[in-house]
Amino acid sequence: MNTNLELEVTQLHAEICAGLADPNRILILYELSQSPRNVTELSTNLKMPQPLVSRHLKILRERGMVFPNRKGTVIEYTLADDRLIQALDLLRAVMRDGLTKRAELIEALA
Amino acid sequence: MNTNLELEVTQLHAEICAGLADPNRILILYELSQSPRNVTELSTNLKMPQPLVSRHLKILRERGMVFPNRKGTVIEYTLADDRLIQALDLLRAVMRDGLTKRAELIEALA
DNA sequence: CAAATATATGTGTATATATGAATATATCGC
DNA sequence: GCGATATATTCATATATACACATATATTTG
Repeated sequence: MNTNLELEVTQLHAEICAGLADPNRILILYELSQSPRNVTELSTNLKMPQPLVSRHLKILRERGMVFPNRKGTVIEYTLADDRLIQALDLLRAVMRDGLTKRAELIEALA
Repeated sequence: MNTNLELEVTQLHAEICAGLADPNRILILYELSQSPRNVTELSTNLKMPQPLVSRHLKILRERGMVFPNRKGTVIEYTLADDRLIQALDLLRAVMRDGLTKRAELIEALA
């Protein structure tokens, strides 16, 4: 059962990663890391059509990465876990260093 | 130009995340985090068809997440950056806590 | 209840992704 | 150069993803 369970876990692991694998969702997550926001605020601040924001929020919700909270007229979304931002920051640093290294290689060839 | 450059960066950011967003690639990355491995070793250890391993390695290569090194007959792949594993571990912890919380909620309802 | 506002969903479509099976390419030792 | 082994690619296909546009649902206030 080890193998089968592990595969299941790895599948879930991949689904969380897939939650990060879209530019618009990354923008949403960073925006929420500042403070909770409702859908309209996200749509306005990120200049994204509201239905698109809703759909991405649904994806993040389903993966437990954000959660909704009704505040009167409005639904406020909150980042579920700061470690999501930590992970994004790590990956951004990996990307930056990779690009730097590549640039240095090109430099060295000149 | 700010906006445009930032979008480009976010796009690259998302592509690295997408590199993690597949169970087989997650397995490959964890395997490489133990030590460098050649394609056949990966294929054997992870019980994945060799062409499938090659294809996933290509994806990881293109994103600068692993790099190849010929060692005689064999091509040894190395994890490009340990922070990829750190990020994966963070995300796995997020997942685990999310599942735990959900389980407790279900428990509370019983 | 009706109107107004906030949020979510349906549809169509274009594009990307993952995979098996077969095959191609490359490198080493002779 | 040839045979053997290691790695990569092509093809066909099934499935998932992202998006615009239109529309539906829900909640609050009057």
